[in-house]
Amino acid sequence: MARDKSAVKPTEAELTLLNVLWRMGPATVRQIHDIVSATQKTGYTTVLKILQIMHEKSLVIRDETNRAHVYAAANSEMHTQSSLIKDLISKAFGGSTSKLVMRAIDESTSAEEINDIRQLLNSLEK
Amino acid sequence: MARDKSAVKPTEAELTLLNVLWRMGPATVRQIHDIVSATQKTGYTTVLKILQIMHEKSLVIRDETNRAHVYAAANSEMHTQSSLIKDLISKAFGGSTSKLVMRAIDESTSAEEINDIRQLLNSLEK
DNA sequence: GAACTGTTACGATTGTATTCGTAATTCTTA
DNA sequence: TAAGAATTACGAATACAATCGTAACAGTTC
Repeated sequence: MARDKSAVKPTEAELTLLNVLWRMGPATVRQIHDIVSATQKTGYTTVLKILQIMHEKSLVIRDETNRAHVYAAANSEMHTQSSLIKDLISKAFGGSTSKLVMRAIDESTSAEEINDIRQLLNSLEK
Repeated sequence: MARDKSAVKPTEAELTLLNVLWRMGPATVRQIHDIVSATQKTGYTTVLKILQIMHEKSLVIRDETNRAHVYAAANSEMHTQSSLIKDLISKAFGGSTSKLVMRAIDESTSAEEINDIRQLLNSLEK
């Protein structure tokens, strides 16, 4: 049975490229490589290959109209984040969201972030 | 450079075994296999091998006093959860804990869990 | 249109994760 | 102590992730 689209979990390298696409919007391999290689040393064809694999997995879509194909994330950042976090909750937190949240918040969490979370809870009250 | 102990991220199969160890406490391969194989079909030597690899990685410690070695998690569940969640926050949430929490809480989160989280925030107030 | 540039396609290599069969070892017991 | 049972050790096979070199192709320019 083919794996369901929502069950496709991006690998680490794939997530790096998705982050670039979410930030920049649709982009060519060269544009993506320029961004990524500023941080990590990685070859152009490596980025290309990973994008091709992601295309096979339907993690990205691509526009082949022009010679330099234009890639874009197939799913929104929000959707992917939800999927990753649900996966972690089920595999490491016994399915408990509150346990995850409790573990996520620690001494290094800024007051500002805690305030953001509090406001989220308040908005859920209704 | 050898990888720092805290940087060792358990794989999926390893996390499955760690969950058993955290729940049962120190256990032999047979005991662990009995639990795991109740849920997923997996061979005895597969469990053994993974435990041996985890031992090399220092994810578990083992007592070789008796013939049947007794394995135990090297790190607490809490420590490992923190490490996994920090990893996810940095790789998929741009380092923002509040973004992760916001994404973690959704319509499927029970009122009880939301209450737990609220109490945690209140206790942080001090 | 020939040379040049930039791009995609392809395949090979390396490393890690996972699985499990078989051999070697240790303990028990008849 | 010999046979059997249970365990560990070892190594092989498979799969996937990641990397990159080279070939093939497309478009540009002289």
